[in-house]
Amino acid sequence: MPTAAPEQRHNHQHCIDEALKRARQICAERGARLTPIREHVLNLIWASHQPVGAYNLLESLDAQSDRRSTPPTVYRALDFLLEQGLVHRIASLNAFVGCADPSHRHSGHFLICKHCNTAIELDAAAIDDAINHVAKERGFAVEEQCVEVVGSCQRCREQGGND
Amino acid sequence: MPTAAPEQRHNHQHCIDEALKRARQICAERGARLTPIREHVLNLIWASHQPVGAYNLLESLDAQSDRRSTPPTVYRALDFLLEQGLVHRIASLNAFVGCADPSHRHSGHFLICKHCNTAIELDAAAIDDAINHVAKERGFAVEEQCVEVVGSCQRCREQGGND
DNA sequence: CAGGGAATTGCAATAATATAACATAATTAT
DNA sequence: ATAATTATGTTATATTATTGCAATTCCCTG
Repeated sequence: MPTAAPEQRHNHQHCIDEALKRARQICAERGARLTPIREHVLNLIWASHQPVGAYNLLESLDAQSDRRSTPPTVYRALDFLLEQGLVHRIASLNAFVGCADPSHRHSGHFLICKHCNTAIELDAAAIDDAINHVAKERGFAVEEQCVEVVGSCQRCREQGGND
Repeated sequence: MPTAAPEQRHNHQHCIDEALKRARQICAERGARLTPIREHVLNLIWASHQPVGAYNLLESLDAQSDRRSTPPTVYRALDFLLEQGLVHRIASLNAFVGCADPSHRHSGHFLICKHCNTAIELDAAAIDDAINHVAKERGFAVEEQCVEVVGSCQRCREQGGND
């Protein structure tokens, strides 16, 4: 997986730059239009590795722009970014986070720390395999997976004592 | 797992009866109060194997009772049932479904058919293991898992042609 | 069985998340 | 250039969930 592990200290500006660069490239390849609004929202989402709610994005957008934005603005941008696989939705949080590897389409698997709220995207074939295997036994054809694991990340446990 | 596979034809009244019986027994053992409202909501949830939204439950409750119910009534009953592990919440659907095996606490893993909306609860150690293994590698302490797999169940695929 | 404390329910209001519908503007293709 | 498509603006509203407080019921203990 190309991204630095977010639970570690890291140069986050690098994450942002890379994410934006990849997004532009992918959209160019696909003939998808990464408009200023969409890019702005993507940028805001990549402000951290913590999933952000739509109305949070809306606030930021409002603060950073002269025009007043409304919910559809944000949700449409999010729809686009989701379609292009540039962000994932975290269903259990009603929030959105940047995709660690948008080069190929996939459902996101996440470890979500309840202390620092960081969402670590996994690229774990083992989980995928286990799910597909069980599904196959049941004759179930998998289309999308939603795997969201809540707990405590290493850093928070080391810092905050046991939990 | 004690329950019949919901994707098969089955005597659903049996599911309901068993679920209610188990719920009463579990609550009795724990000294938890399965009040009429709570039992009614549990009953409504078990009306099918399809996850039901809170406001749907509210409507049914209203229809079947002389008192007029309000959202807190339903949400409080749901909170209780969730705490007791008698129902699961399906985050990706904002809906609730009966727990197939409330005798021990667990996060639910579901296969959700997008045609018939049936949610099949899995008891797949393999998925659990895969998640815990990956989490351990990252030093992540798992507390809750949310695994919701969307696709097509066997019955629907057999009936509705390929999909 | 009376009284105090805790848990449950009733009720009104509102918060938080998301979408619908339709008008206007910008972009792309012909 | 013009038509068709796509994207955005705008208003309103739908859907899901919570807060706060009052009234009631239940349960424990004396």
